[in-house]
Amino acid sequence: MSDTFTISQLAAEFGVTPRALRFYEDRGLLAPARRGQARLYSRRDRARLALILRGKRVGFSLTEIAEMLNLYDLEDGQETQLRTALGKFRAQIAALEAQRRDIEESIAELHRACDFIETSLSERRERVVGRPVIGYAVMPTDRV
Amino acid sequence: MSDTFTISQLAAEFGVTPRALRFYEDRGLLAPARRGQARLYSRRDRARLALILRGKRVGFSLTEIAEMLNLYDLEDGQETQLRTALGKFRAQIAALEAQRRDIEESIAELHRACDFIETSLSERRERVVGRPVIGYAVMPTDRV
DNA sequence: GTTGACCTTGACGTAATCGTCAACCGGACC
DNA sequence: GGTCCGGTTGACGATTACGTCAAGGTCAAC
Repeated sequence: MSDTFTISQLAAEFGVTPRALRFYEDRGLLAPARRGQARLYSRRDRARLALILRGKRVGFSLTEIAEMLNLYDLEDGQETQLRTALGKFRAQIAALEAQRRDIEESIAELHRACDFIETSLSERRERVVGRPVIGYAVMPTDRV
Repeated sequence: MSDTFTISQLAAEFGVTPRALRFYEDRGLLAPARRGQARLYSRRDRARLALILRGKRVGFSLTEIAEMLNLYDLEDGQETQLRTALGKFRAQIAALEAQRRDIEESIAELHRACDFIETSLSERRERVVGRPVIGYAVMPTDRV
């Protein structure tokens, strides 16, 4: 496991294309060193990329991710900068927790749907046929 | 609380624009009744919209949401259809659980960052100044 | 010394998800 | 009858996140 990576090594490792990495660089999310013209990614760049991709997976835009990474990069910020960063991070945490609730509700709903299907499959095996199966029985019509 | 809604009532209630609702209809996600030309949304449409928006919030594309809603709409499907739906729902559950893990890791990381900032703010108040604050101390360089 | 693999920049294309604007209609109210 | 409010369709524009060429540089291998 080496200490530097070429663009396609890194791309392959994370399942993205070299084009994507260049794009992230264009947007200020990465800034790999160069050997001549070629990009040379460090472990640090690699860790950054991991953060970027996870950020994407949880639904942040590249712009938002760039902001957060810039906050991470504060080496020796002013107190106000630090406080700003703190506020933003806490806001992100709150947003993520809200999103987690959404996800948990979706999971619960899908579980209900699965139960419903399983029940109707077993009922069907008992020759009880010919009535509605899913419909909106699993869909809340009032609770929003 | 009435039983039917106009397009802008519903849009306002859910914080989207009428344009979006028409768009969802265009993509087959909604199919409100008409009074003349005007759309007339039922409670059922409203519940569907809630599902659509939550689906969006958790990162599904409109196409994916349409598929899932169509699965929900199976009234009296064939056994194979039911089994297919079951498989897809279970896959979605797995995907959502993976996403929840991502979110939890992001939350944990943001918490670490917050702790770090808080510590360096208090250290700063103790007149210990002039050294790096965040940097990549909070960023994993090896664990991916 | 040329082939081939890998890299570069730059320009243009594309899919998803709407926003915006134009032009129009129908009903309520003055 | 005019006007305003809210609704309609349709077309075009904007943004994000890349994909897809095109045209070429570099470097080891044969």
